[in-house]
Amino acid sequence: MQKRYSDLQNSIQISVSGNFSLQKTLLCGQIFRVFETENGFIVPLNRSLLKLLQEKDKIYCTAYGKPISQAEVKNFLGMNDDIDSIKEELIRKTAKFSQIIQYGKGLRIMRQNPYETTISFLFSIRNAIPVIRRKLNLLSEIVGEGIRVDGTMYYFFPESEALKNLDTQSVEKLHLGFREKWFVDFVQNYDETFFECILKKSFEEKEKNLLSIKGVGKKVAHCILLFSMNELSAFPVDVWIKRGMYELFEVKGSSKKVTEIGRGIFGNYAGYAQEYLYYYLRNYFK
DNA sequence: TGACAGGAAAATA
DNA sequence: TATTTTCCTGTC
Repeated sequence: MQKRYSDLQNSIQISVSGNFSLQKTLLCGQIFRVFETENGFIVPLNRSLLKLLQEKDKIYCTAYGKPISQAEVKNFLGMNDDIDSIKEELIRKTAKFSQIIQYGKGLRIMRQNPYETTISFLFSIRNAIPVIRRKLNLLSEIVGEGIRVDGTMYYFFPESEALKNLDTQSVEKLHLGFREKWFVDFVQNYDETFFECILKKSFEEKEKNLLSIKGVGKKVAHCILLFSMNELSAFPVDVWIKRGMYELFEVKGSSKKVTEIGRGIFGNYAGYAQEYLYYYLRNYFK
């Protein structure tokens, strides 16, 4: 008898040096669908479900569903980035940044699925993180493909094929408001191959292609570029970054403008600067 | 219960 | 081209 994916599981161990934090990486706001349990985080990744746990310098990963390699997990969690030279370069560009980087020690930029990331950040427009999370989970539950782990059902994020066939009633359950027309247009007109096609293009070409999606503006485009398209110089500017760039670096102007200024200041790793700054702004003053 | 949070696109100057 | 207005749900 052929084994079904839902019956499979494989375990991986990864050694990390002191500059990787699973907690910060998963909870800093770059990814929405993360579930905290007593024995680690559950994170859906394509057709797999990862159970992740960090103990000091060891990452323990059990993948349920489609088997996954150590290399895929490392790529997903941004472990291949040369974080020491990235930090060095950012501090060299702006000495003022060293405290902010120190505070976010261990934080990495993940490499998520671009199709899922696009829908996630379409949902994020004028919405708070808990609301976005709930709507993405509801969408995944409605489509209903998932696996039971430790007695709880967890659902994969739907693929384009399933979302193309989503009925109107299900869409309405999401209460997307003015975002609904953008979501519907996206699932009707785009699929995973769109992202595969633009992945090898230049930064400017990728940005241009993303901006042609209805509802995707500069901020959302840069989130997609940074969190799922391997573009570490992307610099998404939301209200937090806009405030922070003004208060800490006296940078003012529209969000679009601040994106360009931020990229100019921080260079190739502006995306890391943005994530460290965002983490600092949202957590340090609590 | 009304003030507030949160980006894109259309409207306006 | 730059600024202002409109769109909608959810929380406190």
